[in-house]
Amino acid sequence: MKVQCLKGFRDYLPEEMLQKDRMLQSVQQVFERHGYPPLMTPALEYSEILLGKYGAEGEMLLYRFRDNGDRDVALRYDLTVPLARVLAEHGEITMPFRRYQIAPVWRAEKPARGRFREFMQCDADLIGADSAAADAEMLVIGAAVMKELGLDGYKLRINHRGILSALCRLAGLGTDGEAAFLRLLDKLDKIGADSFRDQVAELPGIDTGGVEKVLETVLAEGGESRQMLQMLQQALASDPEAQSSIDRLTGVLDLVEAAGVSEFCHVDPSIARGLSYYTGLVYETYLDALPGFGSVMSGGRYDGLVGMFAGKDLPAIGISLGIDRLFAAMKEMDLLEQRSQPAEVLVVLFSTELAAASFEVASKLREAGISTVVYPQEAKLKKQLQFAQRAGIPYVIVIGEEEHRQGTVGLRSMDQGNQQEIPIAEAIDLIRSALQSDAR
RNA sequence: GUGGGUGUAGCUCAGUUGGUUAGAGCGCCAGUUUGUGGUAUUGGAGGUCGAGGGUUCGAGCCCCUCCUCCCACCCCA
Repeated sequence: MKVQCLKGFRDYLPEEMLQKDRMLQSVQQVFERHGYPPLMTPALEYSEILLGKYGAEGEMLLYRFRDNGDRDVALRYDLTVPLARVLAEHGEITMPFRRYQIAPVWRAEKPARGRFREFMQCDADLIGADSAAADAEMLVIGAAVMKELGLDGYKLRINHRGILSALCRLAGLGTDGEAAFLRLLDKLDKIGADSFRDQVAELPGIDTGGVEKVLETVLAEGGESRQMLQMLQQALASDPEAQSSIDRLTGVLDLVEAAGVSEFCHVDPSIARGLSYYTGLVYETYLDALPGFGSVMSGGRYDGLVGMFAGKDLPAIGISLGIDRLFAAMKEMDLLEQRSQPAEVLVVLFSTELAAASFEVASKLREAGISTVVYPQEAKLKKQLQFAQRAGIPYVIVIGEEEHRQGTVGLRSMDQGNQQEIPIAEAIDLIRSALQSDAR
């Protein structure tokens, strides 16, 4: 037997898990600060719930199988479709409805750098409102999450499906050529304009003059959001459907500006998004330092998705953060705090006879809210101190025969290397105030 | 999924044109110090050389298959 975990899956050892947990807590905090309560759904869904939502390519990536009761089931591919199912299944939910969900999803893709087959998504969604305010709220939350994580080198690239459709029409394409055209448009900055022209020319019904207009707009110098919208306005002036999309993006920009996060938001007409259920605003987030890592946070408006279950459409928009990818990115950028233990204090276990004294002191420390471990067996002091040092535990309480007789403890600071013999109550006060000033 | 690379101790890597018992640094364990960490010093454990076949008197090294990880394409969190 070869002992290893599945390709594309990974273990998080305690040190990493501690770091990832801190990130998750930040995300959760931001979501709740914006008024989003949590939701939990099962990992498995009936296959028919998930089928037909992600396009042909997405569907191939489902982990699908028959369970022991011969039900056709699949692991969830994202958190959005299960949310749509919940909304359709529970009629008692009232609108507008907000919720966040932090949970693993599974995609049978080929693993690569920053890409896993099992990964955590952190989603926030707002259902029941089709407005610039709802759209902008997502971007505001996204920016708040990044800020909470200590990241400011990133770009939220935003676009609108209506603009994409209009660009396709401009290029002379109907709905059938749309997917192929958008895929190329999405890759434009990678393949270059010439290659784009060559490949696009093979699409049936393509209008080369229109393609030039598209290129002219998309490749416009400056790239400032308002300017970009003006360019689009001119290029798509004769397309009434495009106008409402442009107006919407303008409204979103106004609100994002008011919220003070416009510096991160950039209108980018080449952002396409693969998932087939998006209908309005779409966005992806790229880290300036690691553009090749792919999008770390993205989402969009999906007004038709809930209707596929409920029978009537419900406007909806959401944002999804890939915490595992972001974790891997932050690790590469060396932005993660290192610490292998949550404990602040190690209480030495001097001898079997004095174990009770150690337990007594440890309980007092914990009651005072200080994370404490007792060394789990008899060992040389040297070894116990070495353990504390390696684990990054900043304080050690020594209780030997001397201390026990005198009713004191030895409080040792691992950083400073000094030790004082004082009563336990005093030690607790000292540790507590030292930890508080560290936290500041 | 396609193409290219890669795989030797827990980690980073040496290993000469195939030739006896496969090495280093770091880490780990233990002693020097039977009440005190980081330094120093001494010793020790740990590898079916990714897996399985083949060529050869002989394979870590050559050939085939599979697997892993990395890079590009594709797609995305």
